Amino acid sequence: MAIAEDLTLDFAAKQWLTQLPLGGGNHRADFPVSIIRKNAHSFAAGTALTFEGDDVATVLCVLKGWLSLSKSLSDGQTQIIDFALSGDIVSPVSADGHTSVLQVEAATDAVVAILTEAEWARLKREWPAIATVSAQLSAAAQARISERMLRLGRGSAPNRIAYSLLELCVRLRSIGQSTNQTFHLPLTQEQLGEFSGLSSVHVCRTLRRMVRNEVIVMEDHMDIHINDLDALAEIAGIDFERLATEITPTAA
Amino acid sequence: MAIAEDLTLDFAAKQWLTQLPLGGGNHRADFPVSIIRKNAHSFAAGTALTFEGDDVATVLCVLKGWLSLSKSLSDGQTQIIDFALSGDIVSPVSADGHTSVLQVEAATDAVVAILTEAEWARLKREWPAIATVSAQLSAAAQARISERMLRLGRGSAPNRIAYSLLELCVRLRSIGQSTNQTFHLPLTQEQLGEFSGLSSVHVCRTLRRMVRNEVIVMEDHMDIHINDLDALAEIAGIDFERLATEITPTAA
DNA sequence: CGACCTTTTGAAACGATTCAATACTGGTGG
DNA sequence: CCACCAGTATTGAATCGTTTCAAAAGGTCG
Repeated sequence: MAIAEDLTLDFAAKQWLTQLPLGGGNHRADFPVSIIRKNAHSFAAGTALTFEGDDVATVLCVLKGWLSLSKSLSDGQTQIIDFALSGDIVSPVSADGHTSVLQVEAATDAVVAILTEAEWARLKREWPAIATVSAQLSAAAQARISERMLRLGRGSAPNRIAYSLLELCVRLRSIGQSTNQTFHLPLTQEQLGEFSGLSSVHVCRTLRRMVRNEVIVMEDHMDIHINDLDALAEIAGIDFERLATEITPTAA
Repeated sequence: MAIAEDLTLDFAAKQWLTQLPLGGGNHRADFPVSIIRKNAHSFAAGTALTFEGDDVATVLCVLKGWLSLSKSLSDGQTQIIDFALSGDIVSPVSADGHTSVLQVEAATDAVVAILTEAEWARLKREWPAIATVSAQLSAAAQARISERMLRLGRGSAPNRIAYSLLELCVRLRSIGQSTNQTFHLPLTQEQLGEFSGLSSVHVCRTLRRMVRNEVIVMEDHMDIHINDLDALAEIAGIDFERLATEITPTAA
C-alpha cells in the first residue's frame, strides 16, 4: 500500500467527486479533492484492506478499480456482499464501532482514499453536496443489495447470473465504463459465483448456455456484450432502465 | 390506518426514543417525542404500508410490533429482506428518491410514526443523539443483512434457520422482549421461510429436527426456547455475544 | 360444525454441487 | 523459442439437499 500519485486518470471519468457543485472560483472548493487526494492509497489486485483498533471507524472512497466486500462461513465458503466501484463509498463498520463486519479486498488494482470517520463527517458537514451524494450512494447500495438478497433466497441460477450481469452493466454504464451493453468484468467465474451464490462450475454452465442462446457474447476472459437485452432482463426479472434508476445515484 | 392513541405501552420498553439524553428539564426536549407521537399510526397485522408520489421520501419509526420489508419475484416468490422491530427506523427509498424499493407490511399489529424526510432531517439536526442512534441502527441493519446474505448464498437449511433464530433472539433481547433465550416469533413457518430463503415445508422439517435433537423447544405456535445455545450457535456459525454487539445498537 | 389456514410427514422430482478429467491461458525460466 | 507451471474454464457423471406435490392432522373462528 503506497500513496497514489496517479490520481489524474480516473478523475477524468464521470465521478461524483468531480461533479460536485463546489462553487467554481472559490479556492476553498479544492479542499475535498485535496483531502481525498492526500489520503489516497494504491492496492494491487487481491490485496486485503485491513482495519484494526481505532482504524475501524473509517470511510473508504474508491477512486479507481473495484473493491469486493465479503464475508465467509467457518468452512471458508465466501459470499461477496457487494462490489464497490470507482466513485463508491464504503464504511465497513459494525454497530459497536469497533469491528469490521466485512472483509474488504481489492478485486482489481485499486486506488482508495481512506478517511477517518471524523474527516468524513467534516466533509459532509462543510460540503452538503457530498452529504447528498453520500446518501444517494447508500440508498443505491441498499436497493441493489435487496435485489440480490431476493435472488439469493429465491432465484434460479440463470436468474441470479442474469441479474448480476445487468446490475454490473448498469453500474459500469453509470461511471462511463460501459456503452452499448458491452463491458469487462475483472472477475473469475469463481468470484462471480461468490457474488451470485453459485459454484464456479455452475456459473460456467449458466454463462455458456446464455452464450449458446445468443443472449450474451463473451470474449477474452470476461469481455461481455449483452446481445439480447430483453431476453436477459426477462430472465433476471427486471426492467433494465428502471433498475438503473434504482441502483444508481441519479443526477440531482 | 388510524392515529394511535395508546402510545404509553411500548414506550415503557427499552427503546432508543426514551433513552435519548435529551436534556432533562429543558422543555423543548419534549419535541422529538411529541412529533413522533403526533405522526403515529396503527396498522393491523398483515396490512401493507403504501407510499405514493411525494410520500415516498419518508422515514418510518417503529414504535410497536414488527414490520416486514420484502421484495418479490415476478412469479410471486417473496423474500423478506429484513424485519423492523420496535425501535427500528426504516427509510424505504431508492436512489432516485421516487420509488419504494421494498414492500413494507405490518407483520404484527404495529404502531409506526411516519415522518417526512424533512421532519426526520430536522430531528437529526437538532438532536444529535437521534442522529447517532440512527447511524448505529443503520450500521446494525447493515451488519445483520450481510450475515443473512452470506447464509442465503452459502448456508445450508439448518445454518439459515439457526442463524435466523439467533438473530431474532438477540434483537428481541435488546428490546427487552426475550430473557433466557426464550421468545415468541409472531411468524408463520411460511414467513420464516421467506426470511431464510427456504420453503415452508423445509422450515418445518428443519425446526422439527432441532426440536428432536433438543437444541430448541417449541410450544404454542412459535414460542421458542433455545435449549442448547452452544449447539445452535455452532450450527449457525456464529459467536452469540459477538453477534449481539454487531447487529444491535450498542449503548453509547 | 364446517371453512380455512397452518403444520406435519412421505414420496418423487429437480436443480445445483461435487468430483473428476481435460483443455485453455498467461507467465516463467531453461 | 519452447516447455512447463499454476490458475482458470469447460464438460460429463454421480450425488446431495431442497423443492414440489400430495395427503392428513391440528388449530382457530364464525
